[in-house]
Amino acid sequence: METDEGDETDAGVSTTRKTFAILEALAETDGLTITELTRRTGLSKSTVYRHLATLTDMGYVVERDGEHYIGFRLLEISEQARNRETGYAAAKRTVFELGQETGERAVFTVEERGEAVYLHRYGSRSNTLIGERRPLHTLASGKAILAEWDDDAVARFVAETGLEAITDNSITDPDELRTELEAIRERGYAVNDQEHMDGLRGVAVPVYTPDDDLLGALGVFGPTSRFKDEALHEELPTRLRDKADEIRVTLAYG
Amino acid sequence: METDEGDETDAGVSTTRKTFAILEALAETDGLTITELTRRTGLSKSTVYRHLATLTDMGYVVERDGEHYIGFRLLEISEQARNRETGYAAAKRTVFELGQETGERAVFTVEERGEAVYLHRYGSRSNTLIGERRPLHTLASGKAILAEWDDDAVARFVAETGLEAITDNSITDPDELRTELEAIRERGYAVNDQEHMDGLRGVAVPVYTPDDDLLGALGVFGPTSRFKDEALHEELPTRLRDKADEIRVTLAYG
DNA sequence: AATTGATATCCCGTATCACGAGATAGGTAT
DNA sequence: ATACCTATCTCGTGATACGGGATATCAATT
Repeated sequence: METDEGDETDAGVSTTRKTFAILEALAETDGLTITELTRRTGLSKSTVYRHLATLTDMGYVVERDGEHYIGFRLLEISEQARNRETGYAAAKRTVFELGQETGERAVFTVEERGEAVYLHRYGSRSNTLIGERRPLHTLASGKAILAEWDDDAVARFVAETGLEAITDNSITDPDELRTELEAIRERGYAVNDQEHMDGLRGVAVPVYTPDDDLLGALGVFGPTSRFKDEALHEELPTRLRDKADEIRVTLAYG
Repeated sequence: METDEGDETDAGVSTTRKTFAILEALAETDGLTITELTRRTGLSKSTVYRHLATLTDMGYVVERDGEHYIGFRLLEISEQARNRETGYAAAKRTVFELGQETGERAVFTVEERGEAVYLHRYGSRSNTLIGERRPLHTLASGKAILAEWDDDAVARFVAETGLEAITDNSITDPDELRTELEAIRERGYAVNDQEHMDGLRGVAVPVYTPDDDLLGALGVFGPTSRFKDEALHEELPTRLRDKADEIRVTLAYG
């Protein structure tokens, strides 16, 4: 009876869902009032009030002049996730160095639940990127990760998530994805040519632990004008591989 | 009737508290099994099971081989808190530079609910520090923040939180704290002489926004052997003030 | 001053729903 | 074959989270 899929919409603890609905609304727009939160969540006024009171009491929400904000205590929990494997922490410095040295934006990406998650970033004026999720098949780092999977796993990914087109260049055909991943395995690095955003190219390589487990992917991206020819296919891939090796060495010998 | 203090222990939504009890247990020790979680939280097995199912469904917890981990999705929410004010993001790079240039550990600290919270750090082998909370009066950065408050606010802080002694050098006397804060206001920087940990000294300065609001405190710390004489009272304070000004300028002119 | 409108806070009866005990199933070691 | 771990599911019951509405508070408007 494992084929009972269908309505897994709202199983479980509904109160917990309400709590996170409020937290997510606060994350989206900071400094909301209670009535504004009732509007956005669709919950009743008193429900929002009680949940906020609880969250505030626990320190996960702070209130100032009637406006509510996500409290820093949530950082305490989520940072544990980010530092789960020491490798994730080791990648932090590497991303910074990579950004400094190349003058481009750099990221360290991992996969979770079939999506790419940014764990570290350098550059990008955009306010945040950390923790944000993107479709694996539209990023250089995402494709670098997919290339590490076996065919079954990739097929499952395609079946479950699909290949959404974000730009005209996004890969949407499963066969095309397969040949692309094969090419990535061949040359050891992945390239993203405006598959996630027009005018933006990227390069990425997989990062391994000393035990040869996949840790994540290290990548840089920037405007097409600077990402072409030798830079795109020689200089950056080489530099990325060096940095990926550095992480592995750091993990092995502290 | 605002003097009804006393049993504000477990008001509010108890289910939410259970949810976070589980999340906190997972944050403390990664990769716990359900039965292990029941032991640590004191909740019943089926309760833990249902909560975990809900959290996993929402993506806040991930499960691998029967072991449960905090999911990266929580980062998505808490990073919003960290980047609430653009100043917090601006401080990130400054902390890194400060650490590189001085070769010491550097932190950016803010106050929330009467405690010091680390928002950025450089150095420190210790696995994480981000989001962790410390008593204000035992840190250089904490005292730098306290020195910005008026006497009433400080008195309220002392009354509510007390002045716990963490080391022999910790300030425990309210009068001593007052004179210390006055001295900090005079010279513009705060010094911590083994008030938080034996063998550790620190220096910190307040960081202001272009509107002269207090953003947080910027500090460095390290072994007493390197933190003395001119370094402690000339070189580092000057450098810190420069960096704090840089943040302010960045905020004003992008 | 008086009125309006927006907010947060509180109360309470009701129905929901989260709860724990126990039963089942699946796996591993003895 | 037995014992002993796990995770998962079911179910009846009682706690409790729920929303409607009443009240309080404050600011702006008249």
